[in-house]
Amino acid sequence: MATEYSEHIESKDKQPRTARGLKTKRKLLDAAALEFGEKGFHEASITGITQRAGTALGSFYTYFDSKDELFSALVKDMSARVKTHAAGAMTEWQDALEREKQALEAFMTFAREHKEIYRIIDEAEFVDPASYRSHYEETAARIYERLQEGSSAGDLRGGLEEAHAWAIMGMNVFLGLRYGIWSEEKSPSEIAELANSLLAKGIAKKR
Amino acid sequence: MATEYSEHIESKDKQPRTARGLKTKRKLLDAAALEFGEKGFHEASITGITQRAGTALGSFYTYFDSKDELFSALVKDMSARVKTHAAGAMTEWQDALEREKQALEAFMTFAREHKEIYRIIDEAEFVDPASYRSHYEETAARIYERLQEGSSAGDLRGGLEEAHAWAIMGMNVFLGLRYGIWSEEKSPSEIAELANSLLAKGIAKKR
DNA sequence: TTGAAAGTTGAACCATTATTCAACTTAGAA
DNA sequence: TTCTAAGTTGAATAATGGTTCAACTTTCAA
Repeated sequence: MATEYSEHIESKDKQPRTARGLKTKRKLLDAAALEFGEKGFHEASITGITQRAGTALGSFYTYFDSKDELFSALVKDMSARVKTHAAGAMTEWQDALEREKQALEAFMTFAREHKEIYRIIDEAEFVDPASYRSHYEETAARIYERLQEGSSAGDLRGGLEEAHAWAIMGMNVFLGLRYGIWSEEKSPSEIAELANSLLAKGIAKKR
Repeated sequence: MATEYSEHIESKDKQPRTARGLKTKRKLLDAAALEFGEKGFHEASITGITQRAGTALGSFYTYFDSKDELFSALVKDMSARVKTHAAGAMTEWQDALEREKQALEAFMTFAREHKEIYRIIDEAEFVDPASYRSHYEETAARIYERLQEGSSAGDLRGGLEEAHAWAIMGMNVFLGLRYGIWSEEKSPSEIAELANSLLAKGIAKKR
């Protein structure tokens, strides 16, 4: 779970100015992702984070203003990484349905490798509601765009709305939780395949 | 949002023994649902609950062992009520698809009337993980049963698995959040209709 | 009517933990 | 090498809020 943290995680005037400082901040960030992921926001403690990071308690405040600020930064970072990871995976697709399948498979793989995303993003509903909402609204918007492209390209039927995007997102999130986090009894590609056939042709019996 | 709290909410030896006691406990329970729904578990305070209920701080502990125990009871109660409400709504259906449509519509209506369910059940992921998991596992199991019945009856295609139930549940939960809690720009029946057509025939273009 | 059980009250207790800070150490430019 | 800025340290601070409890009031069965 090595990590690249992007710029939005930096707070105004707390940037490290030396190599040593940079290294310490990185350690704190990685430790925080683990601590929050394992215990959740409230159970997690700054002490726990600094212990994991192997630094003194006070060092935390050299780089972050507060526990909330750090959590918030982590949420935005997670959200961005999910997005990036999925985008990177949707290459080489024949049609819009194939693309959705790749998106789900990539998401599930990512979730398995970063089991902390669910706890962190889910808990944002309570700790940083604005980020929580943005995360899902933006994700739905991206799916909706793909649906529209799919309709134009003639792969998908017309009349698809924003709500269809939300339905697909919900499917993906719950499948990720059940078969990515809670158990790995089925592979991402199996689940993606199965969800994709539901998406393509539904579950009604042909008559 | 008047409420009937079921038995599992009672703790061992803290049952009220008089009419007055019963009334006080009821006030506390209703106040707690509001307080937790509005603020979430950690922001909610016993003081806040007793103030809403119009009782003294100490009275809380006449009926509950702890904040956690109360929350846990509330989660189980919410879960049971969602289940009951949905079950009550699935009458008069022609086929399995129609039944799923009614289930979603009922769920969305219920969510609008009890906007606290999302906050309470979602936060159970952190406060009472076992109940959180049970809630979704049991819900999925009920959906899966209906799918199997639908297959047997010839309404639905074969080969439907537990994962299909999870996909449907995810759809429902996210549609409920977006169009039940966050905004009411579309009616439950519109959303249910739209989701149902996705479920029935998918979104691929016929060729 | 009466007394014991049930219920009410809110101040006090206490544990937890985020945050501060002043003394100390290290890095690295000059 | 030297000196200042950057970084480190962890004990002390402070605020919060869950929980306890002993005094008080109400209920209701006998």
